[in-house]
Amino acid sequence: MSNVPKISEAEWEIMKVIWKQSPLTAEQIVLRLPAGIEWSDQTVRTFINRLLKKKAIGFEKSGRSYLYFPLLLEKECIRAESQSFLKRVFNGAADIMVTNFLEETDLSQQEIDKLHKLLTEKKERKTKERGSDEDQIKR
Amino acid sequence: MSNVPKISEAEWEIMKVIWKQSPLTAEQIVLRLPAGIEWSDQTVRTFINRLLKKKAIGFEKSGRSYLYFPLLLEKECIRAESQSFLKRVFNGAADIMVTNFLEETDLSQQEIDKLHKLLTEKKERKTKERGSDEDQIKR
DNA sequence: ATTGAACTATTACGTTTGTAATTTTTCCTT
DNA sequence: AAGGAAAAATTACAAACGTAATAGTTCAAT
Repeated sequence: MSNVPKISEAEWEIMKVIWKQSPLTAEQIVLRLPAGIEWSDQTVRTFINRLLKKKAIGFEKSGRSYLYFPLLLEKECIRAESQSFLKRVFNGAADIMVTNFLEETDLSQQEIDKLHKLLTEKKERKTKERGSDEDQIKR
Repeated sequence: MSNVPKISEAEWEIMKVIWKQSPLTAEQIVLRLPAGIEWSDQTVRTFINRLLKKKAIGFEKSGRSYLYFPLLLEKECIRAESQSFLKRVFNGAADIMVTNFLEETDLSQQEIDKLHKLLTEKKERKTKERGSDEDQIKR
């Protein structure tokens, strides 16, 4: 399951706008693109059309224009993209990937704390759920 | 700095082989590709040539064939690819990305422990280094 | 009913990528 | 020296992508 089509880099920008809020007209999408992105209207409309073709978004008519909305969940797309990245770069090893990120990225005190707490919880949950069918490997 | 050229998905497979061990002949590269990848020799050689053109790898002659070796550090490529992924999917927010991964991925007890420890250390280091020029934000 | 602005749809075009086939070069063997 | 196998270099070609321009359609105002 989870038949997520390939979303290109440019298309991701459109999707992010639509996920944040929808439905939106093409014009509104153009306006909400982050500063720094300088695409012509036509370019944006091309990306919108490709996303329609991929069934990543849908639309409903409203006056002379269309209102676009997502057909894919952000979660699913993030998952797909993450898996692809993980596989390509880290051969699928999530722990190595996270380790690498933690080592390479300068996180703030608060961010570190939050992640630390999250892991503490995950640790406990895991310890609890480890009933009898799982032995741990030493070292 | 760090002018890392764009490495495509297929090219990444070649690079990973070469990073693991080098120098290698084209034939050896073909042999070392992970099972599951079924590319013809010619296809692999095409990718090798593209990597040469991108200056991602170099070669030295050896008899009738070439021995290829990396010109880019794995670290740098991983960093570039990670940044690109981070920006595209998470707008650059590394903490959200890591959080997401921790929530979505089922890590083993050991992996969790290791990450937890890593964060504990990072926490301490940060606490120590926070001398006077940094105030923390409450909440 | 007509027209024009605003939208959408279609077409364009160069580059990158996946996937090879074909051509050329080169050394090793006879 | 010649010939052939193997390697490299060049060429091929369709799909995806980035980036638009142009053509077609439609509602809204005259």
